[in-house]
Amino acid sequence: MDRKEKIIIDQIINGSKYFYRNISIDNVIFGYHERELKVLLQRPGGMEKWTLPGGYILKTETAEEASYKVVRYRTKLENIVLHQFKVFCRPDRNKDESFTLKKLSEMQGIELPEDHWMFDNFVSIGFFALTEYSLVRPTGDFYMEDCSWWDVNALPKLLYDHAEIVLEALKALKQFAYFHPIGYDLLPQKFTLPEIHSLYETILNKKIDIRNFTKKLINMRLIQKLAEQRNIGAHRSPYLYTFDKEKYDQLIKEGDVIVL
Amino acid sequence: MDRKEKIIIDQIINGSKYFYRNISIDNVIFGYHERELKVLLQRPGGMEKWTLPGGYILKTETAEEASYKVVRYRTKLENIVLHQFKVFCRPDRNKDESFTLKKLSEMQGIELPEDHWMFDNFVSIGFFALTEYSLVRPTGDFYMEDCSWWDVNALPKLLYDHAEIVLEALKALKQFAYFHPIGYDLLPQKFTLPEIHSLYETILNKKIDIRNFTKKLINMRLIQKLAEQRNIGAHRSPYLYTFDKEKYDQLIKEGDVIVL
DNA sequence: TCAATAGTGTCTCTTAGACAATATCGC
DNA sequence: GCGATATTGTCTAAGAGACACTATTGA
Repeated sequence: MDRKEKIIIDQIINGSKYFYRNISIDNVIFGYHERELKVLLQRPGGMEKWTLPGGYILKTETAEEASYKVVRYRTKLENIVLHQFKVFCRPDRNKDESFTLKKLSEMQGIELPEDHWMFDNFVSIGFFALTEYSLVRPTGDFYMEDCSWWDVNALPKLLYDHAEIVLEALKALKQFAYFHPIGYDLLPQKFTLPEIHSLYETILNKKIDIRNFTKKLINMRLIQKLAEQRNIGAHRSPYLYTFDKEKYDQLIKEGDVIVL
Repeated sequence: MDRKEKIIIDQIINGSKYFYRNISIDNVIFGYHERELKVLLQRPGGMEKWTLPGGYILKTETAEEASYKVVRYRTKLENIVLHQFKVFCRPDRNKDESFTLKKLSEMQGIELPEDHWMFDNFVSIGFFALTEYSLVRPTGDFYMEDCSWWDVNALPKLLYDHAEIVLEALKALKQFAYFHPIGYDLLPQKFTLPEIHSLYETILNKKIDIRNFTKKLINMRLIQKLAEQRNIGAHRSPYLYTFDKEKYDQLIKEGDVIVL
């Protein structure tokens, strides 16, 4: 048993000393790839259902810090934009016959008391994060057998109410995208007009006229044309663009409306 | 000691059996009166600082239900619109030398254990509610000596981080008001154009041209002119208007933009 | 008669949104 | 050559926003 495993076992047994009782966090980590919005999911070894990367809050940290740690661990990214979007609090929201005290005991090979803290009901704080798909290499670890991206339109079976949490995160993201620029975190630093256009079409889930859309972004100085063209390309080389970060941050701060 | 008192004493002593540990709710109840945005605050007998009406969540209810109960009790209103707007979770966010275990013991005249559950740190879920000022008669009870409206721009000393919670609620309300109609819950059923105009000026905290503003509301069929005029009036009798509730609900649902 | 408030219309300018044909490249 | 994709401009209609004077009433 290595050090990492020891820490996890200790947390399972003694977690209620370190963490707030009955409070968890769940992170919906979004990525965008090939016209599909993706969510990062994980599956603990021995379990059938997938889960959102989540965790508990140490009594010495804020909810944001707790969320940040989890997202950083799973994505290996450093600069992460997090948004608290909703609290999930329903009696029995995390009763699930596929994950029980007995199951956990078996999985970890340890005896756990009947009233183990992990099987209380939890109030979970939902965060969503926007990440650049290509920078994330999802990998499992000894505890999480699998960790991978899933198309939001074709999710596997999820534990507890995690499917609902993803749905609510999608709603919150859509709402957010209507009024704030979002591409900076989801796209590579250099991108083409068709790329950012289809990103918005995907998230807002509707057709947008590409001429009007790109005209608007350029007119408002949110994005800038670069001299470069994409060297590799199946067809005509498209021009590359970047965000004007100053303008971008200003819009984020002022909460101006971007697209309808 | 009457029944109500008994219940409260029981909850103070045994609350951790009924409630989620370390989780509370705080409600920012807004009202509007004479061009001022008001917040309903309460002050427990024997305490100097004021607090937001809040409470704890029974393990058998949702956070919304818990919030609803508190707001209903304090306002005596039945149809309340609640919005979860933010979670407050910072170590020591509710340490306050003006409210300690010793103080509570004195106030209630009972012995409380050192590790009493109410003096753990709490993660608080913030809700805001919109209510019609004139329908609310704030009254204290045996536990809350005072309960009254306060202008958001002139708040008394508040316990814990409640001042911050009010500020965040104001931000959330402002954000909300930009994109959704709000007057239905805050204004009397019949109101004048200057009234709804100044409501928006107050909440958005900026000057709005009344001609353009009312033209817009009427054009979009959000409000309708009534035949009546206000009978009592310091000056010329203004016409009364009401919301077209159908249109109003439609806008709420679709999340369309109302005012910039 | 004076002060306070209610009420009302026009013009301009910006921009959302509709709309389609051409050029380039890989195969 | 053909298929796929990138790129580009004009027009219209709607609406945001600027702007000020008159009528009425109570004191």
